[in-house]
Amino acid sequence: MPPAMDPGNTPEDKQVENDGAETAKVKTLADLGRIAGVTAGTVSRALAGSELVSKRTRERILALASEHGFQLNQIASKLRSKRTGMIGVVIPLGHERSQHISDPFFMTLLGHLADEITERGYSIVLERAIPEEKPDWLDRICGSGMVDGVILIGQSDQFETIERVAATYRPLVAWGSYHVGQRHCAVGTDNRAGGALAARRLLAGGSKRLAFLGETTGVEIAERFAGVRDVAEQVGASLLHLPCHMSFELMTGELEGLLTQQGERFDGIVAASDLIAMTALKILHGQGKQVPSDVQVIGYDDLPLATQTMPPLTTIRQDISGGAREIVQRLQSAIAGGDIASLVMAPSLIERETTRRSA
Amino acid sequence: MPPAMDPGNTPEDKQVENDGAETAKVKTLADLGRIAGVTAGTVSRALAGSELVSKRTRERILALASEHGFQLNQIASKLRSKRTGMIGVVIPLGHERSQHISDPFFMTLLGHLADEITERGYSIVLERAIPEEKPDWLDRICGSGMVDGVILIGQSDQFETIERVAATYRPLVAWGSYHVGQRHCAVGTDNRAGGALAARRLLAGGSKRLAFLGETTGVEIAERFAGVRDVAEQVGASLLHLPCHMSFELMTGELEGLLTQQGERFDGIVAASDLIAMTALKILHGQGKQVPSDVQVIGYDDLPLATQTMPPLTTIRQDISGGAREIVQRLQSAIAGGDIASLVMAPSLIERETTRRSA
DNA sequence: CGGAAAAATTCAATCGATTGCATAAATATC
DNA sequence: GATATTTATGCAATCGATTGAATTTTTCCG
Repeated sequence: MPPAMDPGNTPEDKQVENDGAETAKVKTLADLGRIAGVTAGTVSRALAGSELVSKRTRERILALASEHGFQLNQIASKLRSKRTGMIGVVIPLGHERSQHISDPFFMTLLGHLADEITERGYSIVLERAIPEEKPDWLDRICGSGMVDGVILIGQSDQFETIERVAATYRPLVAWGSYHVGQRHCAVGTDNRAGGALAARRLLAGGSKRLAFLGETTGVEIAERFAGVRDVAEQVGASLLHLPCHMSFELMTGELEGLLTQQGERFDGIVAASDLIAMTALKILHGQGKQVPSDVQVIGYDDLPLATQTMPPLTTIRQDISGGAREIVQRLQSAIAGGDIASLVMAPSLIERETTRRSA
Repeated sequence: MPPAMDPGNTPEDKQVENDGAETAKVKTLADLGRIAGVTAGTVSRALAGSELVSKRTRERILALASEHGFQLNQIASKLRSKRTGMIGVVIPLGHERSQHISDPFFMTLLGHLADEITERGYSIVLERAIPEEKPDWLDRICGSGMVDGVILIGQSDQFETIERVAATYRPLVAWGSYHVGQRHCAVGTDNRAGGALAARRLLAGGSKRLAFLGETTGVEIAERFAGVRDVAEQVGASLLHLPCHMSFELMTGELEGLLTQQGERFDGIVAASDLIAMTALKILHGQGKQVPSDVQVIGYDDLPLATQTMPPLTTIRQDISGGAREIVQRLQSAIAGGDIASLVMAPSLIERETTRRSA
């Protein structure tokens, strides 16, 4: 019985076939072909827009497809065509289990990657890997057949593993450091140069005793520290290393302790991240120290929140969205079979108000 | 020619078979079966740990598998078994194209979801949907056959679409508002109650003229505003709505304008998010206004960064990790065929230092 | 040692879309 | 109007793992 007072044809009205029989949902190409009076092969070509099928049938099939809300089974499609259209994005939580996946730098990078990847018509398979628990984490992901390529958000302390896998698996790009001779493609900034940039700025602003805030277990942070050390040694300034975790929750308590105990031993801070810098600002403020007149502070990353600290944070900028674009570009060309080279971008100093005007 | 001075057997040395022939990589169950002298079927069962295959062969196959670094083709496996082991996590960017995927609240939720999902042995397919461009965004994801279930991080302005899809697609859970009678399962906090909580706290602290910061295009924010309005009307306090974008980059300029122009018309602020509150704090500070003595400020969400503002932010807490757990739990039971109910959690007030001690 | 029962393995169909090749239908050419 | 040519569609193998049923091998017991 047709509905008596149907208020117009809404798109939802499609469970009853016009021949009067209730039809099961059209799930496969064969189902759709049966309705259209052709075989699955033809339907497949029609949906792909192939010129091999006549315009008339193609349009008929397309109409039927949308009428029945037909959806191609992606799994079957991917199996046959051997192109998954998916890219694995992996966050290795190596040296710091506690480093939660929601680390703002990684998340910002992930956001930009997501934009780039989506715009190129790929999907994202997000993986959170804990190498300590599964040493074959990267092999699993690369060999699963699920993804056309893999992006690593950071190398953590897994340099060796990445090198090993990259020897045979090509479509792999990591955000992170580049070392001469390495096999895997890395896109990142020159962390040593960034550290040096920060140190020089502090010295130019009149600081004599530097402190570096953040643990150096990860390669990238270690290099930032090395950059600071290079400059400090060169000019004979003192340098204090105050290791703390990268995660918001853990660093606060640690830093409170460290900055109070060691408070007299520095007058210029390079923080391993903007987050650390922000926390340090807060603590220094609580101690009644003036920034930048008593202590200068420089952050690292230039996340959006660096503009919102009080005072606004001077920081070493990494071009995250540019980096994301380069990563995806390289990955795509590797997937296409090309050879890809690493990229080391130059960091830049963003001067705000936690450093003193230089002489 | 064998390497002359191989320094021990590294795990990489496995491209040469012991029968002397260079063997191609073992890619399929059949390949592995050939080596082990059994059929693909047996290998399949062996790898699955089935009791149907004898312990001896099972162990032999397992050994060969790890020796050759065999990886099951997940696509084929998923096609056959009709269980993908993947969960779609979708961020609908509806009412605010500019609302970047890296919104800290969503990212924090995503982080917790990722933890929960990974721990239950699922993978994550991350999708960034722009409903304005593709009205069938949700149908595509649900019907793709790629995922066993779908989680929506926020409902944006897509309530209707979600309801329509949820009518036939059951394993779907959204973070967001619940309205009596809705079909889809939502997990979220009571935003109206949260808004009311904030407003009452401001009034108790002595504010008489309230302002709400943030645009109300999304349901959830609209409800927070409604909660504030309820209370304001009840006690006859004035309420000013100052709409601004949710994204860090855009809100700053907008708020600077608004807070300067309308600065005399309020002495208590409810911000739609901690981010907005943080930005407001910064601007108020620049205007020389004291928080909380001149103006009280309450944020929303209780993100980790709320503890790091100056002064530390009083805010309405949403239990993000608890919410993530509930979402995944519900989704999993829906995947198993169960019926699931929505959950409205109570928000709570976290008192820090941007509100005055109440009388 | 023979035959039944139990255990281990093989066989073959299946999941659903894709695609080269074969065939049928429509159009062109003389 | 008959043949050559183009165009459209059907057919069937394929991607690789899974699984019920069939078959082979092993074990058990009188």
